[in-house]
Amino acid sequence: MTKPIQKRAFATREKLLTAAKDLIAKESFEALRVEDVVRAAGVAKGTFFAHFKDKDALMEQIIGAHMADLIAETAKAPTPKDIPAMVELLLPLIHFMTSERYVFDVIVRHSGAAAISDIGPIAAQFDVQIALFARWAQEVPYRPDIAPELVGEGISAFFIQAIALNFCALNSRQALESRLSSYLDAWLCPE
Amino acid sequence: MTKPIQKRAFATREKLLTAAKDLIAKESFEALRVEDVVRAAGVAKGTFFAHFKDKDALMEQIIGAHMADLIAETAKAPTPKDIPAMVELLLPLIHFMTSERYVFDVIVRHSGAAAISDIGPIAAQFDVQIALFARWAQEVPYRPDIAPELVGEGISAFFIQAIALNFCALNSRQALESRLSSYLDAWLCPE
DNA sequence: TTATAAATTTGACCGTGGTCACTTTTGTCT
DNA sequence: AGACAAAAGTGACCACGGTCAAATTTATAA
Repeated sequence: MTKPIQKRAFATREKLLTAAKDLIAKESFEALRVEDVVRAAGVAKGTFFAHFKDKDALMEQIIGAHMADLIAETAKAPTPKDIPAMVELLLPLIHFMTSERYVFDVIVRHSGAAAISDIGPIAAQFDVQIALFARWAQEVPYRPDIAPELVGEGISAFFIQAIALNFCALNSRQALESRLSSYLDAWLCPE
Repeated sequence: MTKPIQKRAFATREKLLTAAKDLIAKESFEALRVEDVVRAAGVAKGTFFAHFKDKDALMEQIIGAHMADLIAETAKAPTPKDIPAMVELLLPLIHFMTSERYVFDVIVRHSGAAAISDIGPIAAQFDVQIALFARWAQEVPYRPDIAPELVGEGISAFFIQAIALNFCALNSRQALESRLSSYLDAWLCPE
């Protein structure tokens, strides 16, 4: 091992990420083109794929980082004492995940890790999210009959399902929130 | 309105569908190429896109039809009297949905309808599936405290989540079934 | 300093999904 | 039968993600 990594490579990666984020801010995730990213970053196309396995990998990084910010912010708040408060706390995350159909698709596609040793940024955030939900469930406590981890996974499943159904028919944001509330009520407060 | 539709068009569509199904049977969903389909069907490329909005629309037709078969078969069986029986009944569907990562992605992407007036074949099958689950829930009955429709939606959400998590880490089929059992047990038999 | 090998970058090239102006076929009306 | 208009089909063309052998840069060792 003579030269394991060069700072030049790190700088190039940063240029690519910054260029991509700028373009996304100006347009959208869906509209992002690899050719535009490399032009803005001032590198050749091949360089992009030396740093990211494919376009999806870049998206995973950027979207995962955004989710991390939102979840960290959510985790700062005190534990919600009822379901409406919980739904309200989740609104920023819901807003981002529903901002573009494309974004939701990327998130769902990467919601599970490809391998134990290689948990991607989005899958990692799902773990964090589930742990947070589990903590909430433990403090209130909802569902003392089952493990907190399981409660968290259930919240996550209903969270995804509510958003997925929202992208379908002509459901407004309000419908999403009320649907999620129904799910959580049935999941967390049976009987 | 002089000539609203021609049987020639219907025949062409059938040729395309048959060619696609043959190629999928020989290779896989993922490996299907539009160019191969049109070559096998003996039509021009443009014809394909006159019949299907895009490649995804063809996949939706074929996968949706397959799901319809499986669900119809599942619906014939008597209502499962406990959760292990329910999981066992779902095995054919699970098997298909996990046969290829690509197939699962297409299904999830189309699990909700784009608009009320245009419910696609996959979204339609989700409706059927949820109704079936609701019927099961009503007959046993699980969760008398909430609407059968809601019980069905919950089963569906956990069904998807169990499969999604299965594609991740190094989980075997057994892990999927036991995970699904845990979910359903917690959802259907609280306390 | 110079030789050397690994790390990094390059850009011409390819595969494949999708478009569209044009041609051919079909069915109806007189 | 012939004229006509809409439906169906065609294939050259484009957009864009991704590849790879070759060129360039970097860091270490002699």
